Amino acid sequence: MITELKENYGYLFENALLNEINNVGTYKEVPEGFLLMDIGDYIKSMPLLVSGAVKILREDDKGDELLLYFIERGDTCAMTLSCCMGQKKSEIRAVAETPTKLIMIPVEKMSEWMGKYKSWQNFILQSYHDRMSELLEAIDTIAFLKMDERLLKYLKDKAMVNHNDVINVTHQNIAFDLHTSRVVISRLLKSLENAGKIKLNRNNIKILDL
Amino acid sequence: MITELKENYGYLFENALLNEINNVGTYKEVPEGFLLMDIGDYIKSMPLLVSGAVKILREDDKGDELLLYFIERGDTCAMTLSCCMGQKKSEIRAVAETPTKLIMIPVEKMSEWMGKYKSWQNFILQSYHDRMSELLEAIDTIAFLKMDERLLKYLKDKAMVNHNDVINVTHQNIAFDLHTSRVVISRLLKSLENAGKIKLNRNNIKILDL
DNA sequence: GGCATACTGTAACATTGGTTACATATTCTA
DNA sequence: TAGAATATGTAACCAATGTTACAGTATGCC
Repeated sequence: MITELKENYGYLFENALLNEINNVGTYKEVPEGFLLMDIGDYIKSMPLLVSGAVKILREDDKGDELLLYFIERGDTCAMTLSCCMGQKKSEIRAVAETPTKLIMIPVEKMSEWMGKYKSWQNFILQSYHDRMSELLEAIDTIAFLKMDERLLKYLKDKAMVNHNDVINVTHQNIAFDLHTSRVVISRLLKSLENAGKIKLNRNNIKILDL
Repeated sequence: MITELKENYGYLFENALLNEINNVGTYKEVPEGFLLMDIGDYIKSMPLLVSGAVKILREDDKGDELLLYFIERGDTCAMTLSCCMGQKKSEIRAVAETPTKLIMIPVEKMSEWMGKYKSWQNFILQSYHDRMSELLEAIDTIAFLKMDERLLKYLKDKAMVNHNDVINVTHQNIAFDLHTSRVVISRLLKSLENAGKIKLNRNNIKILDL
């Protein structure tokens, strides 16, 4: 584990901290689609992403979803951080977007290291700030963009985290992530295709103007 | 200042920290509508709210606004915290919702106290977490509610932070906060009035079913 | 009092997005 | 390979929201 750790977090953390992480952390590999954390789950450990990408979702009272953002290598889940703040249950769902490697740290360590390592403190504050920025971006997208613009942004974001301009997804999947219906997505995808921005196939979409 | 400070933050901070705040902080009283911070502003000090309420707004690329949430006594502006994280400019606008009293702390102190006072560290982390929760609530509201529900929620929230079931506001003001048009608000307000939930007057609205 | 300004009410219409319904096409599986 | 399951295309319609236009009303100011 120490190799992956140094490669991804070596520039952030001092050696003593890297060693502690190596001792108490557990290395984990999960496949695409793996449910890392669900709404209402009790949080016992916080993840450090080593490779891959994770999508963060919110749910409405009917059980329908909404994609908030993706987190990538070098990130952690700031929502987890709040468990040490009296908040015990997760307010979001985290699903592996690609095959993902992560290091799980027991939550007790988080606050212990806050006092002990300045670099950890900075990392946590930076994470909070990054997640806050991403929530603001999510708000901008939902509040200020029309569905066709949201859709195109979604496709580009997804191509980005997958490092591939062909994304494997059904219209229904997209509809879930954008909290709308499949018919609406099919309609808008078709018009994006007619505008020459994408190429539609069964189970995949190629982004042309990345 | 020490009196207001102890009254509002005495249960959170140890005496040594309260004294430091008293020494370096500046006390400030601002009227309703006062622009405390604008988008793009460089952040030089962070506010601790002593009394009153502040509304936090986001802006789209056409200059139209969207209300994110209110912060009240005992809160700070988590967006400010991020200035120490490399982020120099404010991403939001903060406007006094009521006459407001606050203590301004120079930003350098924030990180200094992070290492020095455990209670400060907890306060900062708690603030981040609270603001994150409020952003999630804002997302729920925007993404999952229809405009009439959003409007009613807005009126109730506003009555809450003003401690008054009569709120002084024009339809145009509401339209700005909810990022929609005055005509839409007038229409929905009228139907809320017909449903017996509110009473409309010029420049004010009385909430009946709080 | 009289004029200007700000606020509210409402009609008519346009656009976006959501719903229902059904046809067709592809893939999977027994 | 037949039939089931899944995915996509599209029409027709509806509901919610946005836009334009204008009338009426209250308020402030000279």
